[in-house]
Amino acid sequence: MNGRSAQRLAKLQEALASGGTLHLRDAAELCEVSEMTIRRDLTTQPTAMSLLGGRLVMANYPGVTPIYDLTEQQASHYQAKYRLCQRVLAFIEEGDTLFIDCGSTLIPLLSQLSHFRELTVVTYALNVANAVAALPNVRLVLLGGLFYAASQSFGSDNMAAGIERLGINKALISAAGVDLERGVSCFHFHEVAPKQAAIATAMQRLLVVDASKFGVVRPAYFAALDDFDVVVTDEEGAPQLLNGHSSDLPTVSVA
Amino acid sequence: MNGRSAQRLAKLQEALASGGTLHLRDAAELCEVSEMTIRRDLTTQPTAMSLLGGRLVMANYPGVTPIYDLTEQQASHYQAKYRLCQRVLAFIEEGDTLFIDCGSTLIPLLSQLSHFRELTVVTYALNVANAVAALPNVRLVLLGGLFYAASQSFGSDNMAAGIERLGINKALISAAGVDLERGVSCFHFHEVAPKQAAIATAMQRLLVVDASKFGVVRPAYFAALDDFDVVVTDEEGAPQLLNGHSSDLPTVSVA
DNA sequence: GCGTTAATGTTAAAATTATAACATTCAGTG
DNA sequence: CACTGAATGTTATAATTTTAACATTAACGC
Repeated sequence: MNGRSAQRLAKLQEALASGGTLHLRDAAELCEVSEMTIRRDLTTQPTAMSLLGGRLVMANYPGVTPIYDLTEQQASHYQAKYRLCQRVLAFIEEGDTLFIDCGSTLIPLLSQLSHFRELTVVTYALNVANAVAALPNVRLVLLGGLFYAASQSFGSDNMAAGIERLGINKALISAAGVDLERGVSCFHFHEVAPKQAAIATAMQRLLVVDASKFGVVRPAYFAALDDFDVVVTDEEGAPQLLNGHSSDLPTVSVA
Repeated sequence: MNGRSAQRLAKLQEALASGGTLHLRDAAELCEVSEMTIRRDLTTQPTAMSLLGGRLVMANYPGVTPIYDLTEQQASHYQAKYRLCQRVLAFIEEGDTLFIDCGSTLIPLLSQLSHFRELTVVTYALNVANAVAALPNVRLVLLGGLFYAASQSFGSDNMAAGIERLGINKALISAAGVDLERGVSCFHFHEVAPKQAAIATAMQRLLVVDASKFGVVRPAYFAALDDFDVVVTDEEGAPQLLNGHSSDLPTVSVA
């Protein structure tokens, strides 16, 4: 649309390139236009910046990204998620090599890992990698490939091979659907290969799901329930639902 | 002073550990107290979080630093970085598959990539991946492996193989040292393999360095100067310094 | 030049966030 | 149990940010 508008945004972006925030009033002064014009630039043009409480910030910085905002729904579920992860924590031991699946379920676990002396985390998810990269005591192995924004994770045709080369101790797998007959499923097909490879390689397999996933079937099937050693979940009803039907079924651990 | 106050802050900090922002209202709900109490917690207790426009953010994240001074020095410093990347931008064409090196040099370039219709970025750096992941028009391929915090990048013994499988159009390589006789070098040895693989595979090789790197030698040698097709730099003196000595030397492009 | 349109500025109102003051609850003590 | 003081909640008010509407200026074609 407007070249000058883009020029202003470029100038501001340059000012924010190395981090920091710029108050709208300073931004306006810097560009020698009114605050309103800067506001309009931001809404009109596509830009990596966003306005947060009257301050310009680079939206692509992990600490700022509005996309990662915990919405009200997420916040209300947070308690449950947190407790779920506390339960998972009980299974983790010093020195473990953990496979950590994509999704948001296992994110609250990651900051808890700082309490260990030494761990290794293997993942194919960008959000997991970012959280783990900040922990000095945890070695991070990221399995790369083509990025899928929907799940914030990577996919590659030799991912299974990459996983099998690693000595994975415990696989923490999340899922979008768990059904006694139809098995365990997720949304995205590119997640199937890494999940299956981790299940095949790991010494112990933990399925971590909140109870809302029970009885749900999603497009991408990746395992039977009895492929897991333990199911970690958050509701009392779950054990009755899953245990006692067959001796093959995994132990259910309730948060 | 108050144990409960500290507990609440710890809980909130955990929620923010994986990045993102939390609205005051959600924070209050999460802790089951009023918004006012959270506000008071933040002012009473020392904490790494701060309130930015009604949203809780981790204050130690680089993108959030509350105060920013518009001094001439900083402005000119950004200007140099930005101009360097602007110059690089001139070499990029619609549909390119770019290899983007680790380090901070090429970061300002990434947000500019949103102006293209379609691109592919190949990288082995976490900070590059994060910036590119936010761009809907750019396909991202991350080469994974073991994470090295010092360079925010990954290393793996089959990285070279992974790069050679890709059809890389242009390699944008950064360096910590450039010397006519001793060649081009960087700090970390794990960067050598991906850099060399990209140089070997790419159709066009661009070395992107600011002039402060000239005449400097760093521990990890990875290429001769004439392995590059173009050197993009930011100072007038560079062409005289580098060109005209040999017909093998690359074209120098000054921002 | 004139008319038209886009860009920018100005102002007022609405919505949100921050601050302050005062009320209430709660734990502990004599 | 009443008293105390800290912690928290509630409400009102102030400050700030956001939005919307309209005025002004600049740019461009005819």
